[in-house]
Amino acid sequence: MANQTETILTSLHDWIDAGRLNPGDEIDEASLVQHFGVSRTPVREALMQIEATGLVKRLPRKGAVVFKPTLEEFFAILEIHAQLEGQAAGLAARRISANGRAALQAVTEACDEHAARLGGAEPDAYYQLNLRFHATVGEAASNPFLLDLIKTNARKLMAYYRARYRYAGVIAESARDHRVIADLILNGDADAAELAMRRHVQLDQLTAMDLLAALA
Amino acid sequence: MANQTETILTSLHDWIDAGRLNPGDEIDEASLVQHFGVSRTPVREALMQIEATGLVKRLPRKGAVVFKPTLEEFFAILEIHAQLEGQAAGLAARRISANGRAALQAVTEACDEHAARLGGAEPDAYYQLNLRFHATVGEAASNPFLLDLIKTNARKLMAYYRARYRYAGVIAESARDHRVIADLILNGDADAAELAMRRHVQLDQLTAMDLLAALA
DNA sequence: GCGCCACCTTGTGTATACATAAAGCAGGCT
DNA sequence: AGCCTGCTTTATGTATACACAAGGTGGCGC
Repeated sequence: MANQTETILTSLHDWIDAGRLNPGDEIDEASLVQHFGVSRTPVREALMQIEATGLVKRLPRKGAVVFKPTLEEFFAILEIHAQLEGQAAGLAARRISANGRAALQAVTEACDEHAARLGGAEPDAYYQLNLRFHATVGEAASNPFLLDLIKTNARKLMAYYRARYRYAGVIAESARDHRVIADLILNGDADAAELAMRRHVQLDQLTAMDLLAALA
Repeated sequence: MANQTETILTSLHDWIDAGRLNPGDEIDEASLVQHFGVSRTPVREALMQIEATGLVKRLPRKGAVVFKPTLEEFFAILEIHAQLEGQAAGLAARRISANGRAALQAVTEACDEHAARLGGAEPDAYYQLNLRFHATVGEAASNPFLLDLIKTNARKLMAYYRARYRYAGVIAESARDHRVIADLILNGDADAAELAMRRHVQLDQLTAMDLLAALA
């Protein structure tokens, strides 16, 4: 955290991850300047960097807004995201380490447990578990570039995934999926793991439309 | 070219694409300032943006250098790149338009022609054809985000791919691959097209080592 | 003569000031 | 009264100045 630009950048990322910053939200340069007590320069630099990753869009004279995909864009990103997560699962099935196995078991267990004990309650807590599950798989793939790509992509869809867990039965279904995927990875069945993860990430059309409506 | 930052950014991209800027090359802030006749601010902003995409790395007090992957990084990126290009080919097989078909036919033809008439000569010219082939497939996939991701990724490997065409027989092999892939796409065989493209992009280990050695 | 310390130079991050372009508002003209 | 035009305000891009940190070099001391 030597330089302020990075501090601001990671803060913005955190805010997006935490749902404090949602698609369509305006990010005001001036208020960031105030909040961090710095000048415009580092704020601008952070915004440009985050814009370069596609998480933020800067409109001509409207300031920066958190990227809010249109319907087409949403599906386009989802299509890629499913592929990348699928690849990660496939690679994880080949490469997962002993530590990775333990971690995957633990997080899958935690998802099951949440679904069993709390049902559809506390969707935000489950969402955190879900993040951990996907991160664990991503790390097991042993490809830092892939992990990075997945994270960036996930941030573009994050708000929509989060909203999803408010719907009835979704948590139980998610936990079941996770169990299946984890078992395939732990058994080293790369192709099946890839396919299962792809299907898990790729929402059906109805669900996707629900989410877009919820965030409209 | 409203703002200078973008001008500089696209120039840097062009230089990388054209091989004028190669992995490991130092990019001096001061010389860019001189070259474009602007102040440090837009130069810095351009460098930060390009750094955010991973094409440039900024070392503490050494200025910026064009990203030069280690062996591990090289394979990690290649692994992703093959998957993305594969996905693009698969999607193209489903979605290619009439115009896209014509373009794909034309560029595949041009590759064949080059291989038939010039053999292994003029590798740089063939390299341009190769770029056009992959761009045509990428566009046919109708997913602008995927296209963007592929382009960014390709830039990280570009210098190595370019070097590849200096080797004997590689151009002919590449043209043959292109023909096979194009036919699969035009026939709408998505799965086969995806697989063929993935194999086409994913270099065998020996070739990869050759290229890394060539650029060392 | 060799080694250590200090100063200077250079590079990099940050702040601030300035200029330009666009948008909104008001006033005048038709 | 409505529309057009001009002015003002604000935002955004760009330049410049300043401060701090690090590394190199030169001089001085041991």
